[in-house]
Amino acid sequence: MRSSEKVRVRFAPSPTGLLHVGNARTALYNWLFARQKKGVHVLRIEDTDVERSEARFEAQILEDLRWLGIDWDEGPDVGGHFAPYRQSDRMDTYQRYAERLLDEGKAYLCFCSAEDLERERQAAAAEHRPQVYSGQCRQLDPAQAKQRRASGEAAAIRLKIPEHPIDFHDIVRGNVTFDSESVSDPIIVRSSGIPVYNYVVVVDDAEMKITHVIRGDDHLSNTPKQVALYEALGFPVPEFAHLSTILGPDRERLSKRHGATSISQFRDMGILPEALVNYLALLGWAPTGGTRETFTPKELIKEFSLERVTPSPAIFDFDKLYWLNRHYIKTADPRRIVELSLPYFRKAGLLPADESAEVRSWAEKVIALLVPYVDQLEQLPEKAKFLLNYDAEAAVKAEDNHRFPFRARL
RNA sequence: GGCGCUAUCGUCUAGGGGUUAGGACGGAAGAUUCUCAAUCUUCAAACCCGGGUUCGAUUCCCGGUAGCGCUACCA
Repeated sequence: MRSSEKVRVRFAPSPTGLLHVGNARTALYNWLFARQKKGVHVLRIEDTDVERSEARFEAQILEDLRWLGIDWDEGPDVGGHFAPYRQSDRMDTYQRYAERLLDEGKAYLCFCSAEDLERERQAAAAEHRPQVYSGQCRQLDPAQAKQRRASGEAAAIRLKIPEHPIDFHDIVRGNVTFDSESVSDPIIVRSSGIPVYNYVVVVDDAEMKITHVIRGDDHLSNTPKQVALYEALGFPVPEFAHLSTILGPDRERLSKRHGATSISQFRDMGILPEALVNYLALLGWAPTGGTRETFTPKELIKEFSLERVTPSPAIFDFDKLYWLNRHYIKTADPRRIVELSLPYFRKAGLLPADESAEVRSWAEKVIALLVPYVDQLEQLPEKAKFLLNYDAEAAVKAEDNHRFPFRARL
């Protein structure tokens, strides 16, 4: 239906922490799709959570994306036609649309207190009904409601969810339908005047003319609310593609306790970006035939397709990532590997303070020798110790090591 | 509790109404005139359960079960 339009996708991280591999995969799929379709990749910062958002996280996320080789055509640092690209800078836009919805009768003021709502929820739970808002304040006369708000009464703004079922198309999962009874009238602007995520994301995606919303499947259940919002706002509904969750070995959402989860951690371990990109691409997507394992970014751009993305959740397999990393370490330009490895040697105190040309060339030889035996660059110094601390006399004296003294201690 | 999503070797997956159900990681065994985590070869390893449709279901449909997600004036 909108196939003639130029593809516009966005990656929208919230700067509340480091870039997680799951989000990195979402960014990668967005980027691959945009580049393949010769579309536009937008980076937008979702910093409506004022408490937890930090500028240093935003900077780190940008750096990590660049390290992975993912770039963007519009974003907070490069600007673009739809600037600004930070939600905290777009508040007046959200306000404007909310008032319009109110004036058009598509949204209403809600004066219910937190206690009222809690009571409703408990009653619903007791009767095994969906826990949705009763819609009490829908009945209020809009003019009177506005007056109450003007006189200082705290009011949130809620969207009216239509009475009919809401369905939408998802490229990964097909058609998804929700009964309107199970979808609550969502609050779009808090009584404090600060808009809610599910609302601003729609305003931004619509204003920025996003054609394909590619994101984690934790947003799937929120999508009917968003579809209703697009319709109320009079914007076309985009295509959706909800990516499955990345799990740890215990089938729980992948988190710190499973080991490394952030992109910078993998970089610090000595994982090559091309290995991580290759691994992440294969986690939830497979090429036709499904037998090929290694892809350069260029090849991924050519081969990737959202239609072939698997809907089922995937467990993150560190071993396979390490295997791919070893593959790329071995095939990379040796000079680059040396460059990337030297810091680990310095950190381990294995290099003299004055790195003479001689020391360097020796280090290069050591690294070249050991590279096939590690799957993270970080492991190199440990492997090198037996060589660098080699004691020729002791080796000669050792009876069991008389033939191949150093290899025996590998 | 309600709603939604998901279900092929241990893991990532290919495949698809009739197949020896393919590949990869990991595992095991062997080779590489010693060790060996590199390399090569070989092997083991899977269609969640129950109905239905069909001449025939792992594949299509329904139900169950399990896992995950959403159910906030979080994102």
